[in-house]
Amino acid sequence: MKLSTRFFLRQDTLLIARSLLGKLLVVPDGEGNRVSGMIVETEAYLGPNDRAAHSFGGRRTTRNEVMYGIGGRAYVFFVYGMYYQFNVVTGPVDRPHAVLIRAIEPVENLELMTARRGGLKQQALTSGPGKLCIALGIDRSMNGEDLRGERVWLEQYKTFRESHVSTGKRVGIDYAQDYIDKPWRFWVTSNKFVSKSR
DNA sequence: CAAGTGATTAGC
DNA sequence: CTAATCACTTGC
Repeated sequence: MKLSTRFFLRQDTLLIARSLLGKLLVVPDGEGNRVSGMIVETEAYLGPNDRAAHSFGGRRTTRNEVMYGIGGRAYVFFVYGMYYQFNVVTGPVDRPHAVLIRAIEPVENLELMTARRGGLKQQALTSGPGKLCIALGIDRSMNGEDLRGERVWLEQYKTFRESHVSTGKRVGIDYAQDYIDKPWRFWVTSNKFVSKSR
């Protein structure tokens, strides 16, 4: 069953980032087959007050516009000339927070994911934000997509106790000054699909 | 470890 | 208009 809109409207984006661990991210292919993976790593981006966020200081551009919309939609952006990143927008209108999905563990339709990733070994399939978008077929056409729709959504799958969850600093935000060390990254402890820190 | 890649942004 | 940047990945 798809996650309710209420889930994405909780006040605390950090709590949402934490509770997304164990949820299933589902992106059907064009032919009615489910392709999915369990979320094992996330990062919270806390809007205007977070120097690492695209919406820092109230920055509002064509790219990050959906961050300013209602929670429960996809924020997909393109970076480094090659990769897409999939985020979930949280909170009410005009509170531009989002949670980046950094890694998933493949669950349904491994064959298709492997083919899309060029036949790499299993562990490399979805262990990073750009990799999982390739494996799931996520691109810019899903930016702004409602997560209650038919193109991409989240489902309850597993629950992890606090003792199985780790937190630490976010990856690839060296420009974020005093926000570099905020422990706003969450992952399933010792899960082998969690991305490598750089 | 460094190149690759091009959309996006800020600054003029 | 132009130049710099970038919430990354891969292959050397």
